[in-house]
Amino acid sequence: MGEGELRDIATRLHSASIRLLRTLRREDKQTDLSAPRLSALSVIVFAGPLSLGELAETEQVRPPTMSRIVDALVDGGLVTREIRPDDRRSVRIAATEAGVTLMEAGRDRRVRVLAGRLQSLADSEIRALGRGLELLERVTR
Amino acid sequence: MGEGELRDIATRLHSASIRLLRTLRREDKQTDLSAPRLSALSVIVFAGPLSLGELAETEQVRPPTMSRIVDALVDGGLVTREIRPDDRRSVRIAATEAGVTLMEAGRDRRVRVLAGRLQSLADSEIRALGRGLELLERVTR
DNA sequence: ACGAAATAATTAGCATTGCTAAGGAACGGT
DNA sequence: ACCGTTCCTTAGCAATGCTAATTATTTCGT
Repeated sequence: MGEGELRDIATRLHSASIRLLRTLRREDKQTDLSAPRLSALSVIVFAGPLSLGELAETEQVRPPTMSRIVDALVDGGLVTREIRPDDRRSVRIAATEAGVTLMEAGRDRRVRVLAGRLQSLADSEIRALGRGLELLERVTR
Repeated sequence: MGEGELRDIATRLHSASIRLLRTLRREDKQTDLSAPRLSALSVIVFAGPLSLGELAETEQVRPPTMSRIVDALVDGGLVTREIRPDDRRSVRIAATEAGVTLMEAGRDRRVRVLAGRLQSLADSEIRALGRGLELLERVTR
């Protein structure tokens, strides 16, 4: 496989992903959560419970920034923050039922829109996309 | 094709894209531009020249927000802003050479990292990924 | 056991980014 | 010439990003 072909695939995959998420992000306006809060909540629901440091690292922001975002999520009843008994410096952040529901509703809106787009593909094309997706999943995890 | 399979593909494609861009975004720290500025610059380079309203719409922010981001890019010499002669209410935003260079360097860093990941795939897998990508491109544009 | 160093989170203070409301300038139709 | 609309900017506020400093706790070395 030539060096250039790999770069070509990488470039196109990069911009297709940007376009895809840009499109789906429009659905988030129906949630009345800001983008940073929604993104943090989504990590807490999927990867949580976790510490503040882990959450900040995942979201690629500094701990003080995340600390205030968590404040807001706790205020909104979407998340709980507890001191860990085994290490009282650390904090355990977990989603509440309301948090899970809100986040899943948001993700479902996005997924529904995407699934709608995919309907224009033929069955064989869906299968081909599925095979490509398995490879993408292998590469991104 | 079953309803559920489409949803499954959509869900997985959604999260794979998020994971992918989250990973690649780490490379942006080497640029000393903030995320909103880098993203706006990238639109100006790729889709420009364009008006402020078009840019705000693309970036899904309000015009006042984008107006200030453009201020900063103009200050940094990455972008020019000119009144359109044919419609003097409107503004034509274009990248300077320095803007193009900066943005391409950033994108190349991201693409290089992604291409590196793809190297773990066999040639036949790269081709399968390429076929899936063509379908994704059709769906996202 | 004890003090020093390290670690986790928060608080304080600032720049940037997001918004809405309001204003100025230019265009378009009548 | 005027009125309404459109495009952008300015003003002012809340949220988000940062670094520096503080507090609380744990860990390490002696």
